[in-house]
Amino acid sequence: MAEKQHYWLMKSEPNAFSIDDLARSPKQTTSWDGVRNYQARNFMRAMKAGEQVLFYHSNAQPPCLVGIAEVVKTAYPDATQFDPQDVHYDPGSLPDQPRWDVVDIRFVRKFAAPLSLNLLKEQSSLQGMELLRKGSRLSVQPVSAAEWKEILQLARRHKG
DNA sequence: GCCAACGTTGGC
DNA sequence: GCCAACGTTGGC
Repeated sequence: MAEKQHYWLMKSEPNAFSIDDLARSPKQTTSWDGVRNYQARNFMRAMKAGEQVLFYHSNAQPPCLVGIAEVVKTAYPDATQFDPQDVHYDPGSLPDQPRWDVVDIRFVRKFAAPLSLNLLKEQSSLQGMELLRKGSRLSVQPVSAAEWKEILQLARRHKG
């Protein structure tokens, strides 16, 4: 029997790293470093190669879903946790027991037009989405198959 | 800039 | 184990 397919959503502040930055990266691939939340880390550890990721721009005007990436390498230790010069340095993380992981993701495509947070909120079928939950701050989160389908349909219809 | 909603830390 | 203080996220 086939493994269950999972879908994901990852947030990034476009000022720091946008989907265009991803598209311009070598091999259109980057390691998703700097995650310092256990729940988000655990979701990254559950990611499998080939799984699809919605790319979300947080702290943007407006905040929006901008496209799709895919997992190309499963979780491995985040090098920035051991680098005292790095803002994400974690002095409590031991080299033989790393706390924090990254995954590698690759650019797939941008949507024809961004799907704003407000537009997503208007969709009755997305009311249960983690992204839309009041107070939700999770930077890596699962997306249900139904939500994924709905968002892709929305992206197809929405040209800005 | 404001502030609600978190998650983490550390004293007790 | 409780919880106040603190730092961060992220929409507005």
